Amino acid sequence: MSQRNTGVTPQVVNAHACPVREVLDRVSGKWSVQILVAAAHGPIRFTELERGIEGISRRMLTLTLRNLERDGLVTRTVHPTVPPKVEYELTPVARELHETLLRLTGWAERNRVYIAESRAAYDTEHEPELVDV
Amino acid sequence: MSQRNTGVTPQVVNAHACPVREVLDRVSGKWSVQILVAAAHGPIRFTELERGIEGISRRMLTLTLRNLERDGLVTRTVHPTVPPKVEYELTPVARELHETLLRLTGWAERNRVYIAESRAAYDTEHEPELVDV
DNA sequence: CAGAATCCGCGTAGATACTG
DNA sequence: CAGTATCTACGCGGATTCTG
Repeated sequence: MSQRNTGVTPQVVNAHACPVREVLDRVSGKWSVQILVAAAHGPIRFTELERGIEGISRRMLTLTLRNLERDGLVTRTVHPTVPPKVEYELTPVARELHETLLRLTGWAERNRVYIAESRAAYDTEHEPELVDV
Repeated sequence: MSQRNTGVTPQVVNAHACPVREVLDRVSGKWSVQILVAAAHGPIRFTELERGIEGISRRMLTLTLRNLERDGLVTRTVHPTVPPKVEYELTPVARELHETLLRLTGWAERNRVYIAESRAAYDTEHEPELVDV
């Protein structure tokens, strides 16, 4: 394959069967969701996203935006000015998804403590292997 | 750290700030969601999951189940019989999440065609670099 | 400002073999 | 049946450098 790693996700292979996988493939990736959330308030510029997301690299922002654009979840509008100005905006389809993402976030916040405690408990029970070596 | 790659996800580092990241970290991983969905109908055995999920390796099933158990999303019940019988079941917290996951799935099914077409269109426009080399 | 290109480490996941 | 152990790879993602 001529695939010289363009950064556009391949993983096309087994995306056939399960719709669940498709969503997750679309929404997964370390930054997709945060971008979708950040862009939900309206058109947003590249640099605004970069500074708003905290921890994202320029490269990853670009790549993730490309993939979201490719999937029809964001639009990319270039304003031919000097200096250049590029705005990203959610498509209607992505906006539907955004509502669902808010539910996910809500769930996370409600159960964040529970999960943390579960983890702590599990780790306590399951690492007596560190006795001494 | 003594972390000898037990398979239990580390990535604890930047899970502090954003609740969004936390959820996704919890639910991401190639198989988590499918397992949660598969186990939603009630207690389910290891092998049933293995055959129901299609494409998952025994190793990944084990690791993912461990992590879900660690986060308090599934319970693991061992029946001391011969041959052994182990059943996994969603916790109440995971069941709440399951409802949200159904919304995600719904979104995926409604927009699957749209996304596929968007991809196709994007790929058509953006790979004229394969002209001849 | 908004990227593209390159280099590279690390973790996630697959394949395979062994066990209580 | 329900795992564990080991070895390996490939793709994600970070850091850095260069451009229109």
